[in-house]
Amino acid sequence: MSKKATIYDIAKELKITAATVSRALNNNPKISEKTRELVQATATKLNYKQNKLALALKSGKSKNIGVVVPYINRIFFSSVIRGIEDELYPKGYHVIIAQTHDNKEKELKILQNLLNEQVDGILISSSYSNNEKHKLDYLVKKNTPFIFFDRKLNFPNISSVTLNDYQGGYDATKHLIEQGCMRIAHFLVDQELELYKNRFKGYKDALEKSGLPFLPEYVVTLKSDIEAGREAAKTIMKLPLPPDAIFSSTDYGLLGAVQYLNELSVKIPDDFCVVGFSNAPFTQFLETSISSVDQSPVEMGKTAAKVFLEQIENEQTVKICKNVVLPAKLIVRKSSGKIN
Amino acid sequence: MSKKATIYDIAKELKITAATVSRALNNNPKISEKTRELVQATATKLNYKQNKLALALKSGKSKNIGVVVPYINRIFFSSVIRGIEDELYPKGYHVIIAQTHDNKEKELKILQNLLNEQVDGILISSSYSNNEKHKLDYLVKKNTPFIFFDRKLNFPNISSVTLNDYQGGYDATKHLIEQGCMRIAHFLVDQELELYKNRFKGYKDALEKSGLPFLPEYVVTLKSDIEAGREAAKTIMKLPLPPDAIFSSTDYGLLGAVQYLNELSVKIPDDFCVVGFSNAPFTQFLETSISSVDQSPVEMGKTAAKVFLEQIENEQTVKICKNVVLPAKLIVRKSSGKIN
DNA sequence: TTGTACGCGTTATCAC
DNA sequence: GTGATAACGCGTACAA
Repeated sequence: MSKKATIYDIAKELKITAATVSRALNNNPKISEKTRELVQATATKLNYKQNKLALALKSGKSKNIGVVVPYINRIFFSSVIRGIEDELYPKGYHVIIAQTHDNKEKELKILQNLLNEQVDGILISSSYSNNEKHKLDYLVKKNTPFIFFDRKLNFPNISSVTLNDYQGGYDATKHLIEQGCMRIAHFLVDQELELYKNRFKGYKDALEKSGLPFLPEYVVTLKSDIEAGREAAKTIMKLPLPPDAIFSSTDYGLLGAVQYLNELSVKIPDDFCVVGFSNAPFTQFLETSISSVDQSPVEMGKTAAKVFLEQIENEQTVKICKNVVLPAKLIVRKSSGKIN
Repeated sequence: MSKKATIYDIAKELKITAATVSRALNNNPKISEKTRELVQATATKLNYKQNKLALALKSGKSKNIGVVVPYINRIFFSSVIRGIEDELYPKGYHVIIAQTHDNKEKELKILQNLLNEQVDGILISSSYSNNEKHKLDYLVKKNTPFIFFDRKLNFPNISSVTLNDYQGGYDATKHLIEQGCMRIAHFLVDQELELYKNRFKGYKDALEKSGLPFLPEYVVTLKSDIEAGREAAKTIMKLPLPPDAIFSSTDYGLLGAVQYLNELSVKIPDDFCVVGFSNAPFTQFLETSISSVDQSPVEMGKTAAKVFLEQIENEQTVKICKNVVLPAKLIVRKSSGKIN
């Protein structure tokens, strides 16, 4: 296979200058119709394709954006990326993805690498908590736009797109109360992360508003997996006065709990109601489908992409910063459907 | 924020040449220890970072590879990408992803774009069938390595990593026969695509080998979703002699069928056995967990990445081409577990 | 050991 | 309208 054709090749062919070729190709008005056609003809003839790398070096815009997530094969993140790609591809951007594996040092390296790659922006769901966000300080202050999604860090003047986790927690708990549940337990995942704290807060506020007592022994902190959920359920069901419902910040943890409750022959939803968070695909496929709070991940991705575009388009004029909060949507299914 | 520092900036600072700086930074042996240290010191002082774009233009290697899939948020594809990224990131490559939405023209455009971006390789699960693969002919013949995964197109001298779909279909069917099933239906997805044909072939051969008749009315072609599966089940259960098992090429279609069978109060696995394909996450979470053929997607991604690396490393010497076929793994669960 | 000069492929700014 | 030249940031043959 021969080398790729450049504008010089087509210039030589036509005995004109590369500059002229460039102008013709870019539909510069100051060019004769004749040469334009001639150039375009030979361009297709030689199968010329613009080298985006050279353009990027020249213009300082790579038309690449970096997307950084813990693991790309978690359905939530892959759906966000889907939204980002859907939105950005038509605008000529390419999406570079990188996984942190929830490792903070790796995240740091990835960010540096992406910046060296001259990405035009970075969309990230960070592994850092707000306590240690200062380690990213010098990166965020560079010229490249940062947009945080889902897992946000509070930097002044930095945009973010997050879910209204507080409202999600509140709605879920309120719904359980409306179903007649009086002793609602909560599965909490990571006290460090803002979004889990907010769901927890929503839970507490909903209890308070309804005059139900908040009982610390009804709150279990656990990892987001089935086994941990099973153990957590075991713990709360051993209490002198076991709960009659769970609002869980993790669908997987909740699944483990449901499995354990089934073994105890506890009837869901008749004697026990549960609501999860994330709306993982499996929740709707179970015989006793599980209510859960949907995070609209694709929408979140699209929104993050739009915020990025706004920011990049207004670069010269004003530095804009937006903090979008998307609504959480409670999806009621059989697991909490006493009334219907 | 100030502009990014270049080697010129640090050269000026030290009153030496950019060339010397470059050499010092790249640990060129022909450089005095003193200047090396000096350069490195001022480099960190000025917060210098190599501009990968310039390097890419210079070297002709962008250290980016393109990964092309139908939809990135399908668990199979996101898992493959996870494998690819895990393998390639440590080698200094970045992964650019693009979604075809199963649209062939879009796929074509994406490939051209990626090539213009000067990616060092393309890993793709194509939307094209072998009948129309000639439309990609001129792309594949370029210098950039192509590697097909899962959905393969048969080009001479082009590498691929695929699943042994035939074996998967064979094993699944054989397993059902061993469970005592005598009238095994098959859910076929897309007759055009090689991989579905292969699963179908495995099904037929397993029947034949066991002396069971192949009955065309037991084969239903359907889309890969729940509703279609439900309809397909309706169709086969209306037959004069309904089947007593299904081997489905799609887990989602099978789920629809299982739901319908539940409504008919058909007992699974006692009176009816089912095996799916893909090992979708939900299959293991159902009360009656569903047997399915696992495709080891992460492994497939890693393998594809390795094949790419081999190819790129031996570029100068011999053009190597590998066609790796990964084993399909039948996972037996309750839905076909009569015997245990 | 270091400096000089050039090229990677484009586009932009001058001239003419 | 078109040509000549410089510049983006880097690495490297060649010369010194």
